[in-house]
Amino acid sequence: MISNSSKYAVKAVLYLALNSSESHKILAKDISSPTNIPKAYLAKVLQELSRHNIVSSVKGPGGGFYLSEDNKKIPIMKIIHVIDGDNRLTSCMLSLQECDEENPCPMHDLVGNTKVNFVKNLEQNTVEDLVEDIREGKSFLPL
Amino acid sequence: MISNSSKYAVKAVLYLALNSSESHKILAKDISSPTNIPKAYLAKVLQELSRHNIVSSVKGPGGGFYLSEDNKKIPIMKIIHVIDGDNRLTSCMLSLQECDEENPCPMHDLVGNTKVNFVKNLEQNTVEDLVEDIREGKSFLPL
DNA sequence: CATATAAAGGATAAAAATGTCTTTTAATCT
DNA sequence: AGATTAAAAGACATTTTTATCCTTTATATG
Ligand code: FES
Ligand code: FES
Repeated sequence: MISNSSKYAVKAVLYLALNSSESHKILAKDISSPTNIPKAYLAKVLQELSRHNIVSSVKGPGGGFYLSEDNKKIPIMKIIHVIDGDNRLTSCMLSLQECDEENPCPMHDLVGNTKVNFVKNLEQNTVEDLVEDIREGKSFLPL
Repeated sequence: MISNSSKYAVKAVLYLALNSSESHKILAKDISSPTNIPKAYLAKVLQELSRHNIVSSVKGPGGGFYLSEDNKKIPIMKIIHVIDGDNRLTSCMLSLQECDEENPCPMHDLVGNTKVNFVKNLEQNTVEDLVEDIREGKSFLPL
């Protein structure tokens, strides 16, 4: 569905959204521990996210990672897109060139519009939206 | 979502369902060509499917692979299960131990019931069912 | 300016998935 | 029985994903 790296990315971004601010930056290693993501690997993922302006970072003493207000408005889809590329989620289950209603493969109807809905949800929901759910106790960020 | 190997497996099984019978077996290489699956790799996949009685096979001259009537009644889920194991599809998007409504991770609701529905469809639809769709022109087996 | 801090970047390693090749086993046919 | 056919099995190669380590660059502070 989505790669391990994308899972790491989403978890890290949500952790930052919940626990950091521009005035309270967090070190890579301090995200690694509570989220159970290998430190060095997470650093790479954060690097990539930072390069694409999905998370904010500052080097040096007092530095670290955080989410700007703009960062929090980013749709979850963009995180996955940056890490996994753009056709991992939308591609056909049986590797047809295009996955659409006009030329469905035999498995297309088994997935139904579910895949399309999922992608739509990923595009419409921002980091902020998911954080709100967590704050309201509707969902839980796994450790 | 599902592995490449599973895609190969489903494609090969459907190809067999459409083109083979106990009296007309098909060689691995003759499935490989029309389905664009690497010959040697497909042989391995078929081997595994045969070991789990998902496809039937006979060695020697006049031998090959085919689907028995029983084979055709197998749910698609079983094919994926044999190749990918049982928790690739049902596992949590953020690697929580359990994926359920009681303790949803922040992404759980974005997937919604789509994943559950998909798995249900995979369990309820047999090889035969998908073949019927193809025969009726409702779907197309990709080459 | 010197030093410490922390991310960025590059190089490498380990594991898993994918793909290929060769040998063995079972079945058929002469 | 001997030869041929085709899957089963095992060994090996490549690629991708995941993970670790080391060096460099940027920033802050004394
Ligand atoms: S066409 Fe294959 S999943 Fe849509
Ligand atoms: S709990 Fe994470 S996807 Fe269901």
